[in-house]
Amino acid sequence: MEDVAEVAGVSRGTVSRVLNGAFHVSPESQAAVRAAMRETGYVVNQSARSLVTRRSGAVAFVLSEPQDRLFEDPVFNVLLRACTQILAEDDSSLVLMLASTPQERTRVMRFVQGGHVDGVLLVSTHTGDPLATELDAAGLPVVVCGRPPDAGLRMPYVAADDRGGARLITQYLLDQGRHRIATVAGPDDTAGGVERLAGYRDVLGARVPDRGVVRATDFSIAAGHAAMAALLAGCPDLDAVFVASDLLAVGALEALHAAGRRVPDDVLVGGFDDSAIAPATRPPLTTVRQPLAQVAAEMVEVLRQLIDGRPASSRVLPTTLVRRGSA
Amino acid sequence: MEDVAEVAGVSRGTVSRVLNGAFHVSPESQAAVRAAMRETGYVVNQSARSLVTRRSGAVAFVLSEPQDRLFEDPVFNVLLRACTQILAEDDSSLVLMLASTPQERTRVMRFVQGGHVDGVLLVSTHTGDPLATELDAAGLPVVVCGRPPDAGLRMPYVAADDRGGARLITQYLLDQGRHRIATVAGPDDTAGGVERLAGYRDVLGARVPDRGVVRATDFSIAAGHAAMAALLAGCPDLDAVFVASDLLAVGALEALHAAGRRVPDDVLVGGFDDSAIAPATRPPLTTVRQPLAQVAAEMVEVLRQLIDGRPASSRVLPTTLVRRGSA
DNA sequence: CTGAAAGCGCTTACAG
DNA sequence: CTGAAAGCGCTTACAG
Repeated sequence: MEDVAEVAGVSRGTVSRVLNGAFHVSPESQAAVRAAMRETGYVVNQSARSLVTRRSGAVAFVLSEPQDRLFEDPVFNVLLRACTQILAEDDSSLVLMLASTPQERTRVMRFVQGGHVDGVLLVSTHTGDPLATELDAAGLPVVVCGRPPDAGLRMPYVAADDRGGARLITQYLLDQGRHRIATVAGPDDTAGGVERLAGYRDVLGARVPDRGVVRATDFSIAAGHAAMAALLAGCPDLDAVFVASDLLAVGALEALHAAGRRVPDDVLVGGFDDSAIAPATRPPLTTVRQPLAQVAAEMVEVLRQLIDGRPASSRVLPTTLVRRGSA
Repeated sequence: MEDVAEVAGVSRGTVSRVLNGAFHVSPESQAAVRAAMRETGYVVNQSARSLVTRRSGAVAFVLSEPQDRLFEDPVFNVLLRACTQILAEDDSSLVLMLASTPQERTRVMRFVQGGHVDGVLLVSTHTGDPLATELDAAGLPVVVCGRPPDAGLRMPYVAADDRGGARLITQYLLDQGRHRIATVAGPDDTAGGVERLAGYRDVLGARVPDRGVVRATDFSIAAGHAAMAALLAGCPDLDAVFVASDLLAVGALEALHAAGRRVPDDVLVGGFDDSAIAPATRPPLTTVRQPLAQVAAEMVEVLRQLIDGRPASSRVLPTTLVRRGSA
């Protein structure tokens, strides 16, 4: 910066001003500084800048998940990619952190409190997540993806309308003339598990078949397979299933195939997410679309508001039905 | 730090010394400083530290990919997760960056040269990647995942033995008594495309069936479907296929099913990667396992050597055959 | 072993 | 509009 100032024939203060919006700088000085920056190949030293501004220009993307199975979920990946991209447009960067163990959690807290990042994008799907509580208690800028794992947390969230989406697809199955509509629900300590099951019940009410609800142990293919097998055992005359995620649905389709049930002829199958595998299952999966790119964009926007000390509130984004071959 | 020094009754210099290894510090001072740190809840300011040490304690994980389809590939995710975890153990962090467009590439270069990170873990699968060239020319600490996209680059790489793995599975298909073994190869501007096809040819030589090689346009499910369909059209009497990636194999299985070919009875199918979907395909996929956790660990190790100015060389890790139902 | 001091590269009131 | 100067929080030779 010293060099740039010298080449441009101005003071370091002026160079700094050009760097930071160029207010109160004459056009001539500006031009001179910009030319000098090009000539010298100047790059700001972010550490020095952060030291005085107390802003890092970075955001942590924290995956708080006991099983880091979530990493295999396309939904998570789409979200991660979208956040990285959107942040980059604002010239800020994304630091990826895992927080499955107590040690990792401690590390995240120290990292965030140490000012390495200006805020946190938290992907925390389970209730009782200690990290969410700690972060909230510390009063740091945090926005959660999905409905907050616990009521009572102050931090805002951005979520797709899980419940509404579940209603949409359950109603659709009903409209196809099916009467024994079962469901493979997600774990009951997750927003996806609770909300989507609630939407299913909203529509079916007393028409939920006996033994027509089975909970998967997590959102994996294997869990979907096991849950579907249990459903077939307890409720053999089902003619449709709403499965709470696409990955679970992949497993459910396997189980149905193994049991000799044809999809969609014998059983209609509806998923949730509209992830990358949905069009590639056999048959292609009818599912509910989560607007993930938009979720990512709004998470970043809300976090920015928090960081700037502006008021910020939670947002719920609409989901839509995507028809394919399975229902 | 000022406070810690005061509480401990020592100078800031001494506090700094215990922070950095505690050499030349008496046990008493050390104890006092540690107690004071706990009491005051001290957290180092990384910016201030970086400003003087010129080390950021962070590493960039850069995904240099024209189509960012790679994000949907489980292989990439496993690698990303593993790198994050390993880096965290050393208390350094991972900054995720995308570099598909020229603007993004410029941003990565500025970021790295601006000292935001100490080095780069580069996932660059295509030849002619301008970022790899730029990074290499800048002489920055970089290690590439997979064989380097271009010969002539100086930076070291860590790769699974693609060619050896392809040999392994092709030989296996041969050992099952099949004689018309075709292949869905990856794009010819990727290491996976070139090396795996070479391994296949190593084993088959003149026994490669006529029209028995079709290249997929990329490593996606859809491309696998299309390539397999083309293969069936050109080489209808094939009785086995080596497909260059699991994701491609998912598409290939679809195409075979659509064409009424039974797997494994009519056609044996072998994949590559042993990713999360491999056990969940119908039938479960016999494939080649890449030791991704190890790849990640060695990438980080090599990068560390580079950062510390120690000599570092490339590494190729062995692959193994995983038998399941498809072959 | 330890303190005093310089310096890392920036930003930002404060004068002018 | 612009310069001089203080200060951000640390590390590291340099003396002692």
